[in-house]
Amino acid sequence: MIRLLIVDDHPIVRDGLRGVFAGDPDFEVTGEAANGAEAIALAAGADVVLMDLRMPEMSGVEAIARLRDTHPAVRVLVLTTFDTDSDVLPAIEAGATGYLLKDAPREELIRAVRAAYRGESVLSPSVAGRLMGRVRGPSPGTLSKREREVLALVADGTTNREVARRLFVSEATIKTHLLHIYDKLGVRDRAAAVGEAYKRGLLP
Amino acid sequence: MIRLLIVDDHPIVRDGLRGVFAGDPDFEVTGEAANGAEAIALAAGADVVLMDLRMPEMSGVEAIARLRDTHPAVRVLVLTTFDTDSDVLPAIEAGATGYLLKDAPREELIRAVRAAYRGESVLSPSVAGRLMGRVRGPSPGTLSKREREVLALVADGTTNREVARRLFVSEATIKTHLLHIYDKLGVRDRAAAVGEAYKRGLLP
DNA sequence: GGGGGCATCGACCGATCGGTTGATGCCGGG
DNA sequence: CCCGGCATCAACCGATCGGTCGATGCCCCC
Repeated sequence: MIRLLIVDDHPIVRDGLRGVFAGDPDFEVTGEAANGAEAIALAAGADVVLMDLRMPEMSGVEAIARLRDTHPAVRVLVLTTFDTDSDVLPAIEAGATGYLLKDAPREELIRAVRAAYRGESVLSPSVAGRLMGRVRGPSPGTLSKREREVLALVADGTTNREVARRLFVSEATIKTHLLHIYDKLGVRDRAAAVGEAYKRGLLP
Repeated sequence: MIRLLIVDDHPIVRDGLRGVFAGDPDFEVTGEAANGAEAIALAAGADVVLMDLRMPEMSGVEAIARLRDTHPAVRVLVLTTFDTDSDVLPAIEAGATGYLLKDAPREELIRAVRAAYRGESVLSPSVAGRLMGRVRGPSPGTLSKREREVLALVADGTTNREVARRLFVSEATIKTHLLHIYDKLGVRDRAAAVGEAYKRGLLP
């Protein structure tokens, strides 16, 4: 018997998930939560948590991180709509056992929960590809931490000079970072870099 | 008896929706579709179509527009996660009878479907606000059509000169548009305008 | 130990952008 | 009928950005 906690801010999605597992006697849905805070409060009685990421009040990523501390035995299976870098990577880092997209068929979801219960890692194909590329030499288009910092500030309208001041480096350094960013994103100016970054989900 | 067609690319959401209406004898779910093309094929036997917007193959907006022609009697109730300008407005223009967000509680959804069946317009509060603001003097932060065109090109890295060439106007005009855009978005340069536009959902 | 990625810095120059001012024409609502 | 918003264009200037060359130090992995 696998005890499940369903965490999603959409009642309809919660209904759908409940329905998927209701028919199977191996599963028992022990609770539902609409955000991260509720999830933590209800995590005690669960083996596996099905966790959405984008929620009001407390995000899924934060909830996962806290669950690592308060309920380390609970496996967290992320189930979300988005497969962008800025969603996937933080969730994995925070300690998710698996990462599925909501367009997964029901059977795959059930298999994934069983696997997560056993502590195995489950990843949607597109998410898996994203992680693979992350391991074997960061693929072209992957920005370094510093580069993301710079780009985020640029997206807010910060001039190079001001970015330099805020990051405690010289303006020349910022320009170098930007040139690298242009290279990686295949663009020619800062505005396009911001646009491309949003398209790729590199910026939240 | 209201005959329903459920259109959503996530099996789990379809399950949830089916579950909401399964208990009520007033409703009959006549079919499910995972994208716009399937929706059109199955629309014949339905009174109300519950339509997601972002789907593979054919988007919800396009499907709504085509349904207007092929099955004008069918009411379309948009049910989606997003309430940004670039989602809401095209859907309304295309001919949706209502627009609900997926975080709506079940009861509200049921009421909305009944209302849509009677031809009444149903809007989520946040969507309603968006439309109100659209009517009573475009609120600060609403870009004109031309301004959106310019900004979209800028977001792709197009220089002012090139934007001017593509839109068949002078470079001076583009600069003026951009200054207006900066004003409306409360920013000071093109990169920030692109970032702000994405944050507000003005760019897809 | 060397190569490669990352981060840092400097200097130079031309191109572009941002800001300003001023102006015209069109259209729709009060 | 006139005002306001939208779209168009022009000229100018200073500030910034983009591109290029070169350079150093660090750290990790092979």
